[in-house]
Amino acid sequence: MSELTIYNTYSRQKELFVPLTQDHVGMYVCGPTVSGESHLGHARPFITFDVIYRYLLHLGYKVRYVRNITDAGHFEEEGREAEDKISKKAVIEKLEPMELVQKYTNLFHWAMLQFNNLEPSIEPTATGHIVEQIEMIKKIMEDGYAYETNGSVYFDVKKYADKYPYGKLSGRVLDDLIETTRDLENQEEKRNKQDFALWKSAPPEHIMRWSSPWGEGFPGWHIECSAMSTKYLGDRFDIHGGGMDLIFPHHESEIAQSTVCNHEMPAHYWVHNNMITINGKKMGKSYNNVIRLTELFSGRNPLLTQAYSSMTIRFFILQTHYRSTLDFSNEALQAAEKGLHRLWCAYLDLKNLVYEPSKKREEALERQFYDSCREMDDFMNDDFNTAKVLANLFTLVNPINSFKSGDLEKSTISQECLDFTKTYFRNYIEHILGLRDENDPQNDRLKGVMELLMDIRRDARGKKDFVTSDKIRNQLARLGILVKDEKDGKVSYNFE
RNA sequence: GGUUCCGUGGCCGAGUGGUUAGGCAGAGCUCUGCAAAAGCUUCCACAGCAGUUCGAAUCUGCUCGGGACCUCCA
Repeated sequence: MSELTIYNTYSRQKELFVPLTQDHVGMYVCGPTVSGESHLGHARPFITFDVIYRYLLHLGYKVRYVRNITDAGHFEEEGREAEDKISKKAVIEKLEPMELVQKYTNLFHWAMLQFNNLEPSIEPTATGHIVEQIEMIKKIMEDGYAYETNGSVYFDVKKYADKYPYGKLSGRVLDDLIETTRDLENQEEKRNKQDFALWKSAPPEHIMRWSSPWGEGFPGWHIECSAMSTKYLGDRFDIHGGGMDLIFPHHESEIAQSTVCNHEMPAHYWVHNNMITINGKKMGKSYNNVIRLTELFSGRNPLLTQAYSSMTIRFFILQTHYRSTLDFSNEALQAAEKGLHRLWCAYLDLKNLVYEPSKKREEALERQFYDSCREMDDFMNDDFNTAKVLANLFTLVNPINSFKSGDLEKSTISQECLDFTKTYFRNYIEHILGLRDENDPQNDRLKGVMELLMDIRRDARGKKDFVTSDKIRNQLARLGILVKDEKDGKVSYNFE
């Protein structure tokens, strides 16, 4: 069997995955900024890294998965004042900053549950680690790579670049950066344009503020991730993940901070997911084309022709390799919805297939089952190619359906092969890809009622009482429940 | 402007030298009380041009088009 290889943004190639500590993996993923509602674009990294987390667990690793909550608010440069994003909105909505943070944190957790994402091992908050961030800044200053101006502290990029390969992750050349860096306010506080803030002095109107050796202020753009990853995963850990748009400046800065502080490159493998686009453009606030997750689930957004379930979105995202852009459209989502439904029905049917012994055996078919299953391991090992995994699952949907309908005799594959396939489907569909049944009636009473209705329809059809049987089917259809007459005379149903 | 990635059939998307990706949609057939579902068969492709090669969607060059980052951003 193949071994796991991961594309490392730092080296720009796929590398064999070798954990720093045998059998253990440390993974840090940049989490949400809880100053607003998550949108479809935000869903991608968390689903991508959930699958990576699940796969590492499947391989038997003990994984510590750290995903932060950014609740301190990275400031934006708007107009003349640098403002704390969270505080600014808090004023508009007349809420306490922490009330806002709590609200959106809860909403984020709710969305993660909808997507069936496993909880990270540790979910640290930026505001809970101000002390660690200040300590880190002090260390960087002691080493001479940061300086204070007017109560703010800046990282000296130029000095760092003299000794370390600044820009390697993002493929940037320092001299180019100086030329292309946009003119920002307060530049005069910096020695060089490309320097970035470790600590910012808080103006009087700033609500979120903490005491520091440099006066009252708040942490800079990138220091929280360096401080928290160091604290929970150590100076050096295996995987650092996030969206591609974080490569520069966020991750580049993180590398610089951690390298000075810990004398080590923080992460071994830098993994970045690509963007979700809409009409070819990245989904983002500045483009005014965001679809919030709550809107996606409810269908209430002008861009949507219908609501989409969380599993449809998860499936949609996994049908594409994580490093490719994924273009949103209603057509594509609807295709995903139907595809997932077909896959899930076949999966349920597979679970219920019972081996029937006979002499007949089709070697080629049996080999197809074994090969298609085993190939999925190779696909996942090849930089988590979930698109190919799904393709293979689908190639087995046809024969599974044929077994069920009787077009193919079940005995054409062996008991062993059938069990093998069942195990692989369960592992991949539920444990690794993290899909789950959305149609299962939540309570037993409803289940009982549905079975009764199905019984009545079956009996009515048996008596050729089509008035009754049609009534059941038509009425249920209006409620969004699809009734199917199976080949074997049974009647089944699906919640749409 | 700098850096970088991409351009695959009606739509979404795998795929890096020779082999069916896959999903959705379309067409025909089978099954069915009628449906639905399912199965079988089938149509549609590699932006353009030139080159390398026995052979290219896959490598090289050019042209055209688009995206991302350079600023908070998943």
